[in-house]
Formats: sequence, structure tokens, C-alpha cells
Amino acid sequence: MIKMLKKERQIKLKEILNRNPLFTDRELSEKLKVSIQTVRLDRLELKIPEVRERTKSAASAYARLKSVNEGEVIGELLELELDHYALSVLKTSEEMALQRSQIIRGHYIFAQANSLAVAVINAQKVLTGSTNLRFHKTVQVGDKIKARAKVIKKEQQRYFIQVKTYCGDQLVFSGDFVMFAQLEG
Amino acid sequence: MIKMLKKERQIKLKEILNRNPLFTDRELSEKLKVSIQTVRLDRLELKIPEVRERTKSAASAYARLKSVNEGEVIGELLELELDHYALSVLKTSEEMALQRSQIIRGHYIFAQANSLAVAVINAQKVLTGSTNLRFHKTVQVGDKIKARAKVIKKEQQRYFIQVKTYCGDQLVFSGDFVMFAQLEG
DNA sequence: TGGTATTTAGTAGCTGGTACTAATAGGTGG
DNA sequence: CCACCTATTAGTACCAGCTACTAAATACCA
Repeated sequence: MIKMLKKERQIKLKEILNRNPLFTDRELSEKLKVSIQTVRLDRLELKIPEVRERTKSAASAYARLKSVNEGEVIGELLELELDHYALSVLKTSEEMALQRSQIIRGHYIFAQANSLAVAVINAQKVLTGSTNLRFHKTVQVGDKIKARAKVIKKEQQRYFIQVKTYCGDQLVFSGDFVMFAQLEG
Repeated sequence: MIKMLKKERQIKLKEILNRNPLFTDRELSEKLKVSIQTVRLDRLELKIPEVRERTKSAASAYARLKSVNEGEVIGELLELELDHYALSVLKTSEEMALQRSQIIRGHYIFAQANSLAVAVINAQKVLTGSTNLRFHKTVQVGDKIKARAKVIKKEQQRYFIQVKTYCGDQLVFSGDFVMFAQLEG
């Protein structure tokens, strides 16, 4: 039994496409040293769609991620009273979790809070100066988390903001932010 | 002049594809109410590649982003002495910047620091408890930033870690992290 | 009215597939 | 040793969504 078994090959196929879904059948057939037809039979059995479908899936995943990420606010901005108060909601997903767990990584929670602290300030350019954070509870994949930002104090260009993030009624995160508003655009 | 001008239409085309690059020429021609050939001439003039190329670009951007993001550490882990010291480098890019500026958003800098603080700890599960952060200088698109994490103190399951991030010799960020190592896997 | 830019139409050819039929190779049991 | 079955390979017709090209129709402007 010198040749690779069918099962073995199919596992390898899945691994290859998991790492990079953009290979064509021809490329796959070269990697696996079988004919194109065999690759196609394998894909058929494993219910793996064609390269253009796989590419499209990856591309739209990117588009989704980008739209969350490129908006000024991470999450969805629901309420905003400039220089006073803001509220945003973030629906957490697999990509935000630690590997092999359902726990959302802290920096996503921070990102939501930080971007909300930026958004609540009535100025063109805002920078985070310093912060004091507290992660009270873990957040699970699928949870919707609500962040509320309050402007506590405002000096010339310095803002003191408190952000509290909730999952349901449970406080999961709180942070004090000192932000700097830059005057010129 | 009832009809849309060519220039106007081309701007609109760019806008549409900017929001969602996955439309085919046929779909674009319906949206813009011109023939497919006109759409193709426009793409030719504007040097916009065909839908399959655009899809592929978006998909590989996602793959890149995913590989940075799904590794345990944001950035590249260069040095690691468990429970003592770690160093990572992050090459910043457009996607990490604030809109219409070259300034990298604070939460990317935090993400690098936070994930490094997690990585330096010799335990299966690690959670961020609280932090004290200071953003000293802004980071520009294209800058490579180096984060160094030092374990300052270690109690049973509680770690005190200091992270300093540099751009060249310039200190851009520093943070004190209190982390919790969870015993069971 | 002529001349030019713009738009539309249509053709051949390409890639990377699907869906299908058919032939071949490689054991294995009787 | 043959029959049978699985796995593999080969080949065909067809498809979407293009490129590259030619040609015709339409719009606009002096």
C-alpha cells in the first residue's frame, strides 16, 4: 500500500483548504498528486464548494468584518449625546474568541469602549491618553454587549469619560478614560 | 441634461464597489442603468479589475487578517521566556487607522500589549483583570511597533505585568496589567 | 451639418468550474 | 483465474463571467 488512501487524502484536502481556501482544483490535484477528476469527486463527497464560492465566502466575511471595523465605532452606535453620553451594542462572534474557547478576547471589549469614548466627544480628532480598566466577567461568543459612555468632566481639551459594559444586567467591564481632543482638523 | 454624466457614473461605480466589491458587471449595469459594455469600459478606464479578481483580493485580505488575528498573539512573537519576558512586533496598516487619517487606533496598540501579556504567562487560560494604560505618542500607518512584556510579580494565580511599546526608540504606550491565570484547562 | 465622444451590440476565446458518461486500474472473494 | 467492486482517470457538453476586439448607433457641441 504505497499510495495514499482515499480517506487520508481527503483529510489532507480539508487541511489544505482550511489554511488557504483559494486553491483551484488544478492546483489541488498537483498538491495531492491525483487527477482533477479525483479532486472533484472528493469535493463532491466532502461537500466542499468550488473555488469561486469559497473565495466569495471569505471575501464577504472580510466585508462584514471591515464594516464593523471601519466605522468610527466598533459595534453599533445606538444613542449619542455629544459631550455627554453614548451607547453602543456589539454582537460578538467566533472570530473574537480565544482559540479553542468561547471566551471573547479582552481587546474587543476594550475596542468597543475606546471607540465609544472617542465618539462621545465633540471634536474632529480625539486621542486616548490614559485609561484604567477592569474586566469583571468573561463574555461568551454570541453575547451582545452594551457599552455606555458618560462624560464625567471636561477641561479645555481633556475629557474624563467613564465606560461601563454590560451583558444583560451583568457588568462585564468598566473603564475610566482620559481623552485628548485635538483642536485643529 | 437628464442622463447621468460619465464622470458622475464612474464616481458612483467606485462608491458602489467600495462598499461591496462583489457585484458582477451585470449587476452593476442594472444599478447604474447602462449596458454591460459601458460598465466594462468604465472599469477599463478606472483600472478596476473584474469581479473575480476583486473577490480574490478581499478574500486574501481576510486570510491575512485572520492569520494575524487567530494567532494567540497580535503581531509577531519574537522572543518568549515564560513567566518572565516577551517581545512582539506589529506592522501597522491602513485598516488599523482612524478614518481619513494616518493615526493608528488605540485599541490595536492595546490588542498587541494585551495579547502579549496573555502569552507571557505560563498557563492554559489567562484573563485580563484590570489595567492601567498610558498612550504617550501617536503611531502612524506603516510604523512597526515593538511591545515588551515583563512579569513584575507573580502570586498564586495573579500576575502583575508591565508592557511597554516602542516605535523605534520612542515610547508610545505603557501599561500595567493584572492578569488571572485559570488553573484547570 | 459634420465631427467627435459616448454608448451599445455582438463575436471569439479564456478560466474554472458542473454534470454526466465511459473506460481503466487494482485488489478481493469465491 | 474470473467476476465484481471500488477508486481513479478521461472526455464531453454546458455554464458564468469575464477579456479583447470590431462595428454600429446615439448624443452632443460648435
